[in-house]
This record gives sequence, structure tokens and C-alpha cells, in this order.
Amino acid sequence: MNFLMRDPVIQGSSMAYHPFIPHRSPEFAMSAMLGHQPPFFPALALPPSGSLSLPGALGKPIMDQLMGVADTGLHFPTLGHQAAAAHLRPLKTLEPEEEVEDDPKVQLEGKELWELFHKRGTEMVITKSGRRMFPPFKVRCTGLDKKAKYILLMDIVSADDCRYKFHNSRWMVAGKADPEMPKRLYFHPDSPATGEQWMSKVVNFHKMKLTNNISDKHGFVSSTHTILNSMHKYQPRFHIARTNDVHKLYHCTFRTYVFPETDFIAVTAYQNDKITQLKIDHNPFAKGFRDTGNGRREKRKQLALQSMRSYEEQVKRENGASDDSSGEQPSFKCYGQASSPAVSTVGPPHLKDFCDSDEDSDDESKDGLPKDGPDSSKISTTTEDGKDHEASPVKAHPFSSSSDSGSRVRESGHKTEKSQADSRQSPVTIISSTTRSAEDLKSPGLQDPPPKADECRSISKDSFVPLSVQTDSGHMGHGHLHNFGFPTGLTGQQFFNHLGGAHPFLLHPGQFNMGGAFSNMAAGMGPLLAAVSTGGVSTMDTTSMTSPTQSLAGAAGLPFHLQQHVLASQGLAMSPFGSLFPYPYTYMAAAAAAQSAASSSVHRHPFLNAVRPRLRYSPYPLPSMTVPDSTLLTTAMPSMAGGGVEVKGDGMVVPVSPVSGVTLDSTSEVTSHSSSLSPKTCAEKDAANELQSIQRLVSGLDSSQDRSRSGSP
DNA sequence: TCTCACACCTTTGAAGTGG
DNA sequence: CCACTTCAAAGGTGTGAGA
Repeated sequence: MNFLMRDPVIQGSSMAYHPFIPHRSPEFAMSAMLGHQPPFFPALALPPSGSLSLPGALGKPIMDQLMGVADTGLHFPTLGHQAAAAHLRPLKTLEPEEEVEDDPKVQLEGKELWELFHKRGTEMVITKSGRRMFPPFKVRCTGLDKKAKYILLMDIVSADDCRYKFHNSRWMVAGKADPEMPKRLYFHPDSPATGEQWMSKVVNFHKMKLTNNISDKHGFVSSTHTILNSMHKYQPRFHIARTNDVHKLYHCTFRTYVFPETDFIAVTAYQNDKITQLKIDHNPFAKGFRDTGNGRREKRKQLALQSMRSYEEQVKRENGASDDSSGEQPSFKCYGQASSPAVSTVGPPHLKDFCDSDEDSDDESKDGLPKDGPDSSKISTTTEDGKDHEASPVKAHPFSSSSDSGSRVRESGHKTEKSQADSRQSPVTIISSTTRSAEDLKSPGLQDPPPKADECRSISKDSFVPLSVQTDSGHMGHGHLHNFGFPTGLTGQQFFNHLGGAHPFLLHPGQFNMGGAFSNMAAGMGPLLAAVSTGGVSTMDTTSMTSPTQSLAGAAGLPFHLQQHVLASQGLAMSPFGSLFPYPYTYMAAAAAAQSAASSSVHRHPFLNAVRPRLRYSPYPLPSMTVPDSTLLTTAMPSMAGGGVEVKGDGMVVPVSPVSGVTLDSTSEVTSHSSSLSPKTCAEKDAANELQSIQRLVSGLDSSQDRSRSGSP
């Protein structure tokens, strides 16, 4: 065990100063042998070829670990999550950086659309080639230090450990979740940028794609793709890292924001017509499927109507005029239902009803979101391409002038917005990630969410308040990270835990999806990149970094499993749930020890329960973690050693420095949002669904009839 | 339940045109 | 040289058949 740390080569390598060197533990080996499923841990597997060449310092340990895993016959994703329970060893203590205090607030953009999406069923299509998120995940940031540089990123983590099925027009739990896919961090392409830049625009992550394919035929997976399991529930998370260097991602002030309304169930094919219609109505690329238009859908419907009429006429001729009085023939009714599943319950809301973010950081018009929404006035000018400016406000959506249904939706949307606290006003939660272990955040009552409860939960978010988590690493210094470079080819993977984890953001460099960003960061990764590149694992040499898309841009250069392995071998901190800690090692280790002592106490942190009771943060029981070298807890980061969190009376949890005795961040606070998450009753939901079904049926018939009348007088 | 080919659509950028 | 238009390619989308 701990071969990594004992390897002098490693110690002397570019990784020498890396504070987070994972140690393989007996639990890991045992778990691997038992074939425990790793909900969060990255895959460790040999490349298809079976051959792997890694250079110098990193090569040996990587290969050792790799072969060790390979010997077990384990390949992704069959590693035990215990593997992530790495014991970290601080190698160097750094001086904190000077920073100007900031107080970031994050507001979800397009909240109305998200809420409508959520009310209708929370389905998100994933395909082998990857599909964009819809609704697009966009946020607006405020309270940033204008001059400081930030890296903005997001990831998608499991919301629970259940597999779902769509049965009787509703989502039900269908069993235990499949093994977690290797997760990734998606870096906003504009990262890093100053706070002023971030605040001047809507931060859009629409370029991120969702897939169920762990790799393409070549064994790669695009850097922009996040791998999900179909029929599983996921929760996107947004992160703000106050740093301009990806090297420091673990050592900077790190905040995590969760918007409960953005969770979704990944599907490979739509199950719920309501969601289909919602997306058709609001996504310009699906314009051809809209009922109101000249698209294929309309043509098909018209053809069907014509055939239906001819059939009706034939029936009339055969049966006489006995039923002429009935305006609605049963057959027509049936058709109306069957052919127009898309007819929305309350009428398809217009884009403008939802889109208040016409000036997203990226080309937003393609998102098909409303550009002249009610909030458009508050949209500030983007610092990016001007097309964003011209695109949206002026460009009216083709359907923006349609029915009044939009106003209805808008109305409800506003109501919802009223009911919920503005996310900007929500206190920023700052807690120690070590305290946010998996099941800490789950409500006791939801540990094993019964299907019913879960169903209700999925649509019972009357008000959504972002949950935010801030971690302060103690600002480890530059020098410390000097050699902490990420191989260019290793930038695609991340192995995150459940949201449940809410875990300290356990980040693995190789899991980064930089999506073209960080080209400037590449320069700083030279040493390690060069070190790793010689092995020919992939194009990891520094020269390759000239192209962001080939270097930091993503995982294109390395199979994800290999990336993950290399990443793991690099000694990045991995929580018991596979996420990465932004904390100094000792801080985490201390907490880990405490957790271990408490024996799965990780599930029961009162604060975390309060923060987000609806989520299960760790469906997988934690084995008691061993701390092979207890001295590690106090060596490197004395200021953090023994540091923990101070739980305030109102649920606020603040990381406390044991040395200073003061909170690490004055803004640290946690506010319980449990009340805002209180679900509707199932009865209410059912009633609402029933009403919606009726409305939909009626409106569908009406619209169909109207169209048929107008279409063929 | 998933995959694939397909038609339809938007977006993008190069090429062409005119002042 | 600039602004504008045109056009083709790329890419995003749901559908429906088939596995």
C-alpha cells in the first residue's frame, strides 16, 4: 500500500508537491476483488490494446497501479468506491494567497423553463453521439471580485441511487442504480476570466453534451461529453473556483451551487410526451416538429387528418347521416390524442416566456430560448461575441406571438419566482467539503426513497433555492502547485460522486472537460505534461498544447479509462465517493478520520440533512476508513489539521481554522433550504397531472380541429 | 430500452457581389 | 476595403423502424 508515496521517483517527480496523493488501501483491494461497484470512482482499466507506456516518474506508479487493478480483472466500472477513499498525504505547506473577499451569488437563468420542464417530467435525452442539455444550464453570477480570475465549471452527479422507469405516465423507481459512469468536469470555455467578465454575461453551458456512450469506436470520449446512465436521475452542479490556473483548482476558494429544479432523468428516448412537446416548443432545432408550422410534424398531421377525413366520409356514406350531429367522431378524438401528443397541457409556452438570457456567454440564439422575456431588461451586455447581442433581443421567436398559453405559463413562472427566494439572496453556503459526505445531505426519510416519495419529489419543487457550497482550501500557494500539471491528454475525466456527495468537490485533473478553455493554462502544465508525454500514452507533450482542443480542451487524446487511471495515479484527492477535494489534505483527512470513527456518520450530518434533504448523497455505505498514517493529519497543514466545521445554530456551517479560530471566510454560511424543498403531496401531484391530461386532451382536440378547419375549408 | 437513419431545422462561415 | 447577401456545410432535433 501507499506505494505511490514510497516511490522516490514519484516523490521527486513533478508530482512531488502534490498534496493529494491517494493511497491504495486494503479496503480498496478487497472491494475490487469483491467487485463492488464504484458509484463515483474513476475507472481504472487498461486500454483496449492492453499496452500502456508511461514515462518516467509517473510511468511506474501508474503502471503499477494500473496493473494492480488489471490483475484483479477489474475494468471500469467495477472498482469499489472505497478506492476513492484515498488517504492523502500532504507534501508541502503553502502560504495562503492574498485575495480580495468576494461574495458570489448565482442565479439560475431560464428558471421558468426549468420549472416547467420539471413539472412536466424531467426527462433529458442522451444519445450515443451526445445531446445538449435542454433546458440549457445557464447561470448569472454576481458578487464576484471584478478583478479576480475565476474558473467556472459544472458537472452532473447522480441525484440518487435509483434506477427509474416510466410507468403509467409517471416515473417510478425501478431498482437500484447501475454503476456510476465516470463523471467529468465541464469547464466553461471562457474560463478563466475575471469576475467582471463573468458577471457581465450569462454563463451558458450549452456546449456540454450528455451521452451514454463511454467512448467512441476509437476509445475516446469527447471532452464536451458527460457520460450518464439512462433512466437514472442526475443533478447538475455549478462551481466557481477563484483561480486563474487549473493547477490551483484544489487550492482555491471553491463554491458549489446546486439548483434543485435542474435535476433530470436521463433517457435515450422520450417517455413523456409532455417533455417532448416542451422541447419541441422551445428548441429551434426541433422547429420542424412543431404543430404550428410547416414542419414534418405538421405535414404528417395534415396527411393524417386528410386520411382521417376521407375515412370518416367513407364511414358516413356507409352508415348514413345518423351521427352527423356529433361534432367529434371517436376516431377523430383518437387521432387527436395519438397524433398530437405534443399538444401541451397549458399550451406551449413561448420562448420569450422563458428566455431571459439573451446575452449568454455563448451563442444563445441557438438555444432557442426566449430573447425578449420578462427579464430581458436586466440582461447586461455580454463581453463576448456581438452576435449574442444582435441575436436575441431583436430576433423574435417564430412562435413568440402565438397563443396566450405563454402568458399563462409566464404567470405561473412569476408566481413561482415570487414564492422562491431569489437565489442571489440566498446565503452562500460555505462548508467544509469534508463535512458534506454523501448521506449527510440526505434526508433521513429519503434514505431509501420509496417510489412514491420519489415520484412526488420529482415534481414537487414549488420553489427552488440553489444550494451552494463553498470550500476554502486555505489558499495554498503557488509554489505548491507549481508542478501540479495536468497532462493534456488527461483533461477529460472526472469522477464525481453523487450529488449526494455534495462532497467536497473532489476533482481530478484528468477529468476536466475544458472544452477549449484554458489554453493559456497549458503553458503552466509543461513539466508534468512533458513528463507524461514521453510515454506515448497520448499526445501529452507540451507541444500538443498549442491547440487547446487537443490539449486541455479535452480528453480526446486519451481513453477515458486511461485518463482516469493516470489521474488517479497522479495522486489527486479522491473522496470516498470519488470526488475531488479542494481542501488541503489534512483538512480532509481529519474529517475523514472523524467520519471513519463515526462509522458511516458520513450520512448523518445534521446540517447536510438540512441543506438538501431530498437528495441522497451516498447510497453506498462507507466502509470504515483507515488512516494508515495518522501523522499525516497533522503534518502538512497545521492550520487545517483538526480543523472542522462549526455548525451554527441556524444550520450554518462554517469551516473553521483551528489555528486562527475564525472562520475561513466571513461569508461562510449555510442556510437550510429544506422548507423550500418541501414536496407537494402525491395526491396533489396526481390531481395536477390528471387535470393537465384533461386540459391537454381538450386543447389538443381544439387545436387539431381548428387546424383542420383552417387547413382545408 | 436502445440504436440508427432520416428529414427538418438553425447556425456558421466562406464566397461572391456591389459600393 | 467594407458591408451585405448568398449558399453550402455542419450540427442539433425528434421521429419511427428495427434490434
